Amino acid sequence: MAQSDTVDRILDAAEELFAERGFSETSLRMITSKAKVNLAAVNYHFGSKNALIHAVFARFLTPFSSTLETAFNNLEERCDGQPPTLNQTLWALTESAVRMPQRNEKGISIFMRLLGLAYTQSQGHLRKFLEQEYSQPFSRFMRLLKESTPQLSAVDRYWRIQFMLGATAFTMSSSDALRDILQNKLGVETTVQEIAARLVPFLAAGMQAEDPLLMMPTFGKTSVA
Amino acid sequence: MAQSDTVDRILDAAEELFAERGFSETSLRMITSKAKVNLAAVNYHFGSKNALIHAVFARFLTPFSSTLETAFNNLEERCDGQPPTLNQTLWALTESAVRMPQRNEKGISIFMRLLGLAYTQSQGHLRKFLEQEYSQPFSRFMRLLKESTPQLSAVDRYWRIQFMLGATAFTMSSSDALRDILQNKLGVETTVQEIAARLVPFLAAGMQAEDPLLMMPTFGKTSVA
DNA sequence: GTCTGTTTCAAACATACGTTTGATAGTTGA
DNA sequence: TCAACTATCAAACGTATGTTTGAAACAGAC
Repeated sequence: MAQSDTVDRILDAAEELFAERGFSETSLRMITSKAKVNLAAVNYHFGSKNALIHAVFARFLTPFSSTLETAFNNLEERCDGQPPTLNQTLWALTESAVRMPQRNEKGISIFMRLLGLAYTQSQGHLRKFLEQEYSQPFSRFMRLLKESTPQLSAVDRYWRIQFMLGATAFTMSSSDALRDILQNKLGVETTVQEIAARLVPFLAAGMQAEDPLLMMPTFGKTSVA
Repeated sequence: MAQSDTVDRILDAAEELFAERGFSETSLRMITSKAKVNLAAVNYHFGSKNALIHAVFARFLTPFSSTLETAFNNLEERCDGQPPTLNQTLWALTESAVRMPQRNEKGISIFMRLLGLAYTQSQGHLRKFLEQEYSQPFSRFMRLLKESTPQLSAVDRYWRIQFMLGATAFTMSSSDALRDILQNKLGVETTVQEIAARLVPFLAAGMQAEDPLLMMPTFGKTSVA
């Protein structure tokens, strides 16, 4: 056949293995044997392992960033010139992620875990790739966040955004494990949608906390300006 | 000399390289050449690379967990039978981390980044090692958190603790990079102490947010019980 | 000084990795 | 039917990894 499914089989296998083991810890031989294709197929179709990593991200990040764009458009339209509230901004992002068409039932957790890995694993080439390919929706989200939290100083906002990213990336990146633990400990089933529903108010409350430096106890030497 | 400093030189180099590159991405040859010792020294003194990773963690986790123990003792003494507040519990942990005696100026960020990596990189042996060596202070912190947030259901508390861990581990694991960015963008200097001072109120506010499931918009199909 | 145990060192080992090769099969368009 | 192109495959390549070896250097005790 003209357009073989080898490419997709490789992407599926790579996506899953990367998500559960990380990039350096996943070899091309694991990927190709899981995908039931020849070892050389990766280099033939993608060129290199790094290019395969990029392709895995591009496959879900490209549709996601356009979904996100329309979500942000809708939000700004609904707000009619007014800045959106923090909750609205966060929900726009969350719903876009949760609503993404998924290839299988594990789709959303893999998606999240890969995003978390992208931040965490210090793969220079990946960060560069993501920055130059997807900087636009990212900046737009940042701008919306800024409008949603006019009471924060730039420095406060900066750090709190990092805290939000951390809570999100970490939780989602290990959501499978965390769900299993909860299932065993308390016998509770949890969906990714539910995790998101718990995460957003947590983040919103954190973003809107009182002035951070007021409630700090004095350290040995207080180095706060 | 009877007790050579080779062991410490290896630990110093390994700690720094692990922190900035991750475990799989750091080879024994990088470590030994940075430490200026022979390649075989690692296997001679530690037995294996994994054992070296464990030793790196043990070197700062063991004193830290005893610092933590006294901090928790003090806290419970001060509270005199009453459960501590959430802010007190979080500060007890934070101050212990910040006050740890450090080998050098980079000590605290390396410490934090390694903790973040321990969570993030799915090194099975590491997780097992940490669980069986340091489960006690961890459980104690969890118990204090539980007493500090009696208003939360077990499930809510579970997820919010994960969110806290994520925000902390992620921020700390990339604190150097984040500080640099802030320095370049806004010309602001930041200490680790200051990051902690911003993080704690963020976490406390998130933990004490309103009932999460109330403010969720309806998804396509609402899967929340 | 010699013996004993410990530590260092250069070299090699076996294995795993990403990548390349060259032959073979399959498909397409004239 | 034949040529041109594309895709697959087994095999090999070069390199890097963690680990082991056996000899050399060093230490302290007698």
